[in-house]
Amino acid sequence: MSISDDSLLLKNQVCFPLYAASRILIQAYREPLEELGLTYPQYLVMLILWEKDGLTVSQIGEKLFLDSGTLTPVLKRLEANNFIKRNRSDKDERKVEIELTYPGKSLQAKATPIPEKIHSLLNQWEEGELSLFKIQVNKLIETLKH
Amino acid sequence: MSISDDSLLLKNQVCFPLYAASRILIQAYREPLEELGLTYPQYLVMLILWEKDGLTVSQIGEKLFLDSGTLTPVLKRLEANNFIKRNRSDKDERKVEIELTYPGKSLQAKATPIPEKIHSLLNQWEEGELSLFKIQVNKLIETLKH
DNA sequence: CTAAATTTAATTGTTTACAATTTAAAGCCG
DNA sequence: CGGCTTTAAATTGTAAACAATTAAATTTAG
Repeated sequence: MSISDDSLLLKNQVCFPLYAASRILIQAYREPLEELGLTYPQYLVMLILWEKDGLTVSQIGEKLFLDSGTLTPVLKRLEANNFIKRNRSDKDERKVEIELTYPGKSLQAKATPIPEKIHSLLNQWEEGELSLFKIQVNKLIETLKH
Repeated sequence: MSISDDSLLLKNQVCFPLYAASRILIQAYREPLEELGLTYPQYLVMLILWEKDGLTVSQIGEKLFLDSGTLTPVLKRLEANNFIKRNRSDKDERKVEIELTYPGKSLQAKATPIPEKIHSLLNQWEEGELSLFKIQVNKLIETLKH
């Protein structure tokens, strides 16, 4: 290197490994999700709605750190596939409430094996190591999100 | 939840926090990189070339876990901004070699403060904690990349 | 040597991300 | 009440990601 600073080396950064790891892991979801007719971001929206139905676009956005510019098209595709309905709120017409359809609710049962499949890819990891790692990643989000 | 399985909860997953953390951290690069006229993926390509110039598209792709479908447009934009040149190899005309231009090389000096800026966002992290975390993320990539 | 297989980039089409702007509704304040 | 600000979602435009296919050069087998 002409400039003597190792911090510009890819391997010494935090962000690149995170970026690569998240993409590679999302790839692992592709095949099982394809059987449900979902992409990974669509799956995340469904996870949230299975947990609590009827949230607004921005409530979903807060949980996923995504804005309406990203979510609106995702939600429209979920609606086109008949997994959700988008309804303007009666109380506040600025808000759009997202509700699961019957097929959307039914999909949850088909999704239950997925976390186990993904988890099995990490079988060389000790359980404690993995939980610690999750804690660290979540801590990183907390550090950065403001 | 109608189905009793906590593994479908967002907070219990590994992938979502990784995905969120990487996006939030990439956001932090946006402003400093904008001054250099680079996006984050473009910056990654430049980091690689600053380390070793003249690599082919697929050699860069191996390091970034990206294929030509993603890289070709990124490289074309870098070329349009006069940071790199794309040349068909003489020895093997299937290959395209990527070389830094003079402006591309000069950019490295302007990029040196960036890792420190990003690192300063993580000042609540102990140095040892951070290096351990990096090791873990890299280990995750090794676990998954095949 | 030559036809088939492989490799390398590029292309095509779909789906995110995300900044910036727009539109419309709701809240606020004199 | 009536303008002013704020909020919520959608829209617009740009740039990734990535699967699948294509095109061209190289390698391999017979």
